[in-house]
Amino acid sequence: MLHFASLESPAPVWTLSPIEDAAVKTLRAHDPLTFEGDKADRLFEVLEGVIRVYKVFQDGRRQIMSFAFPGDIIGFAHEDTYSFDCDALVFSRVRAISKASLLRTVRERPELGEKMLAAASRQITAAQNLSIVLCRKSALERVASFLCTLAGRHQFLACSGTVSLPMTRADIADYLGLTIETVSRNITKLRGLGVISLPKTGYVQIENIQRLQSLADCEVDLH
Amino acid sequence: MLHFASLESPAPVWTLSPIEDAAVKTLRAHDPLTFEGDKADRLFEVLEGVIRVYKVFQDGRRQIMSFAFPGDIIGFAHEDTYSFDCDALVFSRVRAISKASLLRTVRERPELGEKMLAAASRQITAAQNLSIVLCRKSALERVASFLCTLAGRHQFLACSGTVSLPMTRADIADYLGLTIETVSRNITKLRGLGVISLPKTGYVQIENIQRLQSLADCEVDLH
DNA sequence: CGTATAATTGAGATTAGTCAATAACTGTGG
DNA sequence: CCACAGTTATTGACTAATCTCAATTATACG
Repeated sequence: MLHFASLESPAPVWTLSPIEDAAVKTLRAHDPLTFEGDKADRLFEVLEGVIRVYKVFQDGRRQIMSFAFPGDIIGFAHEDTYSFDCDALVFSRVRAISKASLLRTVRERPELGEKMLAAASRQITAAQNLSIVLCRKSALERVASFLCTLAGRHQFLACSGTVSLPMTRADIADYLGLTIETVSRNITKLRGLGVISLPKTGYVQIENIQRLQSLADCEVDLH
Repeated sequence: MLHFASLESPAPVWTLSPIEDAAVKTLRAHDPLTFEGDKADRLFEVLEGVIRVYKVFQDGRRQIMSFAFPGDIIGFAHEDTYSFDCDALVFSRVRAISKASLLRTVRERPELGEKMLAAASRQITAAQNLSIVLCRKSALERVASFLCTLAGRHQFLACSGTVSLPMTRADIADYLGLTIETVSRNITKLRGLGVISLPKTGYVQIENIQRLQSLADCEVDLH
């Protein structure tokens, strides 16, 4: 089964909870979390919902770097200022934790540093996997991989086989490096193959997960 | 100017040198450094040369994740076993450092942990940038970006404007998500535009770096 | 010097993108 | 509850880019 960017981690291996000044922030759908250029003094741990992390270029093109789900950490990839925008796709809760306080805590508890490094490792692997997907896969394989990965995050299985799809076709396209039309055509193709169905908007019913995986995998079997 | 995967870091911000059991390993061209599936108990800091980090799929397709140059660290993205193969393109020296000993040292010197985290951050950014390049750029833009980044690593400037190109067209193709033919055609195109010339095999002469950058950039201006 | 490998170039096929029209869904107000 | 407007999704026809297959040339190495 193929894993996607920050959809990767099945569960948080570390939590920022013991850190005293961690503040939980509540976001409604479409609320921004950070703006590009903001001072990047905090990391965010997603507790609930889905956060969209993206970059908009001068010509209007947009690249979605990741959809961050509960357990994912946002902000590792930033030094002084955020180089990406983040907003919520649905109602979400994130725990904000200042880097300064995190580093203080790491000095006292070195094992937390190891865990952070492990989390960073997983993000590097995830980002590299995304590169592989973008580099080596056809449009159909990319869409199948995306749906496969969503299905793998079982917290998004509303009920057996039904997967919540809180992002628009434009979001999926900008994540997979395709156009809206190509995403739509390939979803239609998967529907025609009987692999998925669309019971209602915002949801996908996985009819044949083995078939979907074989369409997605194309021999890619990362970790 | 655009940055590429592990070509990213201009200089090592941290060094593993103070760690006692760090061993320097010498590799001739084409010598393997690690095999996929090996126990991933070590990181490698490239001291000299170029290391090719790649993954081969069952159907023979290959994705080069990075060309690691002096100052780059290999092995962050691995947990238990290496998920990629590494070998040397030219004569190279790498410092191998066991993760266990690194973690011991981090416990005594927390600031080293911060530096490692910063290095990991840069790698995440680098991997994400590669995704953007693969996702959003045309073949000509990718080739121009690649040459631009090579030129930016000044340790590879043999003399003014001449850049060593130790990798084959197949390597470049497998890094940029293109075919050998497309890479070759676009190198020819850049030559036709007077932007580069090929004085001898294994080297590129940058004739017009501004022009090369403007062909590469296409509004992407990451950090 | 000859052979094997690497690089270039050409012609045609394939894939995804573009532009355009239509359909479906969302939310608002009557 | 329905009609409307605005957004999102689907579908079609055509275009453009890259890939594939093939031939040729250049380079490296024994």
